Amino acid sequence: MGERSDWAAMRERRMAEHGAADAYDAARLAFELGRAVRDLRERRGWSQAQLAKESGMTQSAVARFEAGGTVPTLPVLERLAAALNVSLSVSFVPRDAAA
Amino acid sequence: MGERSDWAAMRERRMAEHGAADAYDAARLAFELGRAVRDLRERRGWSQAQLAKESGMTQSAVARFEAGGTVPTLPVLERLAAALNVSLSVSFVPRDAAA
DNA sequence: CCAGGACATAGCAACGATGCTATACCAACC
DNA sequence: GGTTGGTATAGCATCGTTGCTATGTCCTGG
Repeated sequence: MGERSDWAAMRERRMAEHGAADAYDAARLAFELGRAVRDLRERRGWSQAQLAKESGMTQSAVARFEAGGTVPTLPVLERLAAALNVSLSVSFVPRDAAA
Repeated sequence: MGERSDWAAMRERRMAEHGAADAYDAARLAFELGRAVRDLRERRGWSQAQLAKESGMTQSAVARFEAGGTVPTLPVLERLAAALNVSLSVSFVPRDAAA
């Protein structure tokens, strides 16, 4: 081996030095956003298929997202927000403030 | 043609039906987030290289991001937030509220 | 029991962001 | 002029999300 190169090693180093907290946080964010969307969707009495159509996705993509199966990208969040008629807010806030 | 298949066509259709607003919004978000990070960074008197090191990226990645050259992913935003000692807030807000 | 709707999963193609190195540009300073 | 530090750009490999179709599950209603 050795041809699998230093990629793995470099990732390891980053993980070690900066912690895996970011990956964890992203996963948690994904989960919470998924729940939020599911809430908004159900509050409207929409099915995944309907939301999918409104936001230009497929039912399977919505399901995957709501389950927190992937960390969503901003464009997707924008589309979902637009479909649900809410605004997407992304911002940095001082360390202790809530939202 | 025809072998370039329906991919392009499908994208076109989505664009037409749901508008290109999402892409535009994402780009704007990217731009604003870039500016926000640059502000926070300069406020601390850090160089791009320093921020890069703290957040486990390279100087070039930071530059690209600050320039709004790409729409950042949530994991990256989390890392930057952690490095800058702020919290990342991502949420859906009712259509008229500000933040 | 069977049909229908809603949600979950699998598997694959393609896109786009990231990570990286290297280099160019541009100042300030010696 | 030359050097140093900070920032921008280029080009490429790799990863992860998305888009899609198809299928599986479960539940409800006939």
